[in-house]
Amino acid sequence: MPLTPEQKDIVQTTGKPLLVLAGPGTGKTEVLAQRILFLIRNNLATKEEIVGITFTTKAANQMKDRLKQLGLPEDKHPLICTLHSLATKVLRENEKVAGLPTEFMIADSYEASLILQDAIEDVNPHLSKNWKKLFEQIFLFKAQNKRPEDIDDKKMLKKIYQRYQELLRFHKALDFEDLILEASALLEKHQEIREFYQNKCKNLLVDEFQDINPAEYHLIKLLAGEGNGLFVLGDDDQSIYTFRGGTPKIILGFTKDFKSAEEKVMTTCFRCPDKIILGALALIRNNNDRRDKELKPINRNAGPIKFLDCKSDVQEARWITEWIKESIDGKEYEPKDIAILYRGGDIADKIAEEVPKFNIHIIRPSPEETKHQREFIAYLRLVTDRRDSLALRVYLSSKRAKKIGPIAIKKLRNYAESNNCELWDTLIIAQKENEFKRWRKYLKAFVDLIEQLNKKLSQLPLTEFLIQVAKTLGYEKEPRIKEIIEQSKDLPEGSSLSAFLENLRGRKGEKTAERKESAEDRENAVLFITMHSVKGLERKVVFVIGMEKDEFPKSNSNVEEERRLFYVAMTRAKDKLFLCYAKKREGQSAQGVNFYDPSPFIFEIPEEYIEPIRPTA
DNA sequence: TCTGCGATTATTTTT
DNA sequence: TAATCGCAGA
Repeated sequence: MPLTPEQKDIVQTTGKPLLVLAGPGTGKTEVLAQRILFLIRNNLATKEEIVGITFTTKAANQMKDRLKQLGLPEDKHPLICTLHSLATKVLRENEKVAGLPTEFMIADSYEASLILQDAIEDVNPHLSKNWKKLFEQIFLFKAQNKRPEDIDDKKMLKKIYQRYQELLRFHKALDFEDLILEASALLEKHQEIREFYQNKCKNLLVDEFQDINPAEYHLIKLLAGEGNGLFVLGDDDQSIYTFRGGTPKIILGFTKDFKSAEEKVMTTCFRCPDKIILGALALIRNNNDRRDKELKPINRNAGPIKFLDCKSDVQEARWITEWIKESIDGKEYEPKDIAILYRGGDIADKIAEEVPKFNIHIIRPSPEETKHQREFIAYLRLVTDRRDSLALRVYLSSKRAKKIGPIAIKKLRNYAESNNCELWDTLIIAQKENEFKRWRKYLKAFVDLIEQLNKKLSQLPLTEFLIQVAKTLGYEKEPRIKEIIEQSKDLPEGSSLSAFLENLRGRKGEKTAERKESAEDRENAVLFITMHSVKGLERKVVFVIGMEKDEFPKSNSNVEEERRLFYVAMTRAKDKLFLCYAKKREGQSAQGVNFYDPSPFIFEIPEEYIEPIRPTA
């Protein structure tokens, strides 16, 4: 489809900071891709002078795909990645100057939480049961670009934060937020480095700008310099990440920060039928903290939004499954046209059980890594690299580390710090020290085991080796461990263990198909997804389930943000939108059975756009 | 440090 | 419901 005049103007306006406020379905992603193309094709910039920032890795890949479709071969692509990945790149290229450990590791949130617990242990063990709260607080400080020295010392928080940073460095690790903070610090301190990256970011295009947090914004400003090539794109009404420190205030204040900035809007919604857009607009206008924008649907005279009013989740699952089955049998829709959206938790389980019974494929997010999986992977990491202090730290907390508890861990850590050696070396040295007499036997056994596994590694094929390790740990019967071992079979024959681990890391959090079929079959599947991660996607048919009071909006949450989340969910639909409510829900997590009223959001949609369905069966 | 039992508590996500 | 957490006692 050719660009509208409105879009064309946005694509071609260059030479000053540009803010684009664009509602759902107005073609944000398209405009971003087209702008990159425009810059390159008109020689306004080389690919080395353009960087595109997306919110997720998946979105980055989609952007690259779009550029390919538009006829830009991959070798002509500029850098397109997440801000975290850009920050990582900047830091890796300047590890020494930035004062970071060479080949620093990135601690995932589990590893970071262990290190925080160590920090609390060192500063004030009494607080150790509150570690979750402290973790959250430190996270939010980092999201505000605040370092330990920037905070007032209340309740030991400053000391704990300080110690946490020390211990991260001791483990040669940065947490996710450090990536942003350290990159900012590096650019602030070193003019030449700053200029080098500012040159690379001469044209910096940022998608999903409404979800940026202050620390990220700070980094973006450093990279953008004067900002004449800064192009930011978003919709304050779709800001749904305040729990990560994101705030719509940043996008709304952009033109105050960049005085020469121009603001443009995109107002034609190509995605949603009239009644959905009008209903969604009526809803979102109940928010105060927003900028009102026009949003014109391309009128398709589609039917109204459907409000599915069920007696129970069982009835809901049956009705939805039946509807899906019939529409597929009747060739009206394919599985890939349909999405089931939910706020979170296991609310979609019942439907996810029903749908595959009719031989209809589904895609669901893969469940989180379990403790056992983490331990298993920690072993594998240690076998490939004994200096992986993070993996060693994970091991030390595991059940497998017999007789080793918080005291031993603390002693080992303190010993390593005061002798300036690696945690792994400490395990070996400690066997000779009297102080560690109590643990000598167990430490030696562990060191020997890792050495022994390391020898086995070279003798066995990868999958065999993994089975051996699982057996050694007593995990051979664990289904979730088997899953991991299965994945090793997807790799080309003769792949190394480190390649396998790399692959696992990359797959983490990736949405995977439940069943293994041909790739095509897998893709033609009903999508089960949270309202948060559906942002940026669209489907012909959308079911939003869990429309219950106190569940959505969730009690104790920010109602305006929940409303924005609902707005995002509603506006994913290209064709049909079902809002599903069940009076009785038997969530496994809902302490048995619970009775609900419908979500108040339902009543914010004017009656003329919505029509109830009451299943009888 | 370990074991076992009862209490607790379950969102949303970035490499 | 189920996994994890926290506490008490060995």
